[in-house]
Amino acid sequence: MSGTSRDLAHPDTADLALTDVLFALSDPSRLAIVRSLVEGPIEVAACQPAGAEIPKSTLSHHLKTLREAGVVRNVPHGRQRYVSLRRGDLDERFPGLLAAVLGSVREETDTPMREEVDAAENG
Amino acid sequence: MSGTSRDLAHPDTADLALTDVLFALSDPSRLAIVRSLVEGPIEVAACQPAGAEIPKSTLSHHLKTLREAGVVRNVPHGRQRYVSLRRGDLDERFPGLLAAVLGSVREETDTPMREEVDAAENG
DNA sequence: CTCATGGTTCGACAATAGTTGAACAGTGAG
DNA sequence: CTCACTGTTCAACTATTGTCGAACCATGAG
Repeated sequence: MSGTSRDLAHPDTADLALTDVLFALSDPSRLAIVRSLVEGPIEVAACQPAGAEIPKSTLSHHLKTLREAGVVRNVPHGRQRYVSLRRGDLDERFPGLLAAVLGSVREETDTPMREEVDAAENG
Repeated sequence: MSGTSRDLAHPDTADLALTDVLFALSDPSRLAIVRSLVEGPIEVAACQPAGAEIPKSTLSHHLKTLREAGVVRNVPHGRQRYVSLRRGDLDERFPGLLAAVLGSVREETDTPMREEVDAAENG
């Protein structure tokens, strides 16, 4: 019944540490992964940045860092795995943090242009 | 002329990188420093955590990391130096980020105990 | 079962970051 | 000027991270 070894450990929402979360998000590769996750859960393989294939082990390592910090959830899905953003948990523990980080990401990629920010409110 | 070597380099607001800021804030010592700065500019010596004196060089190093990430400003003030939070600049570049981080800090320090949170509102 | 697939874990190495004492530099006081 | 005081920079060392190949594991297909 219970868990096979395929279930990975995830920290409880109450145990999330701000510094761990910030650290997990402070790496460009990992921040890119998180950005990919905004649109919804995806398989591990789909976390790879377009046009730059990194080794499976490296990707898995980054995913582990994000998972242990409580930023993402990694669950078995058939032969693959689904990686998802723990948005609700993060928002509960650190209100506004994820929104600020995700909102700022586009300014990092694109460039400023204040007017564009307004359009982002849509949803 | 004006600028002597006493002026340290600070990144321009437009050049602030999200990952650098997150990294700078991901260290407990540095996050503590930032918390001290919320109430206003203080001298370098006052950045030290109460009850735990760290070497001058170590403190200076952390301040450098924060400064180069654009989180704090470090300006000469007589024989000392004033360290201040670049709140406006950070807010302009990464809206809501600092507020989220600072707001979350107290949950990091205090401990859970849901009931206590309510009591905190009291004056 | 056997095989191919999707990912994690292990182990080794390179790179980056944290810690700290000592040297150095600018400033105010006498 | 000389001295005491604040804080930065330098250099060396340690510890933590990032990277990646190879081994390993669970699952689904045939």
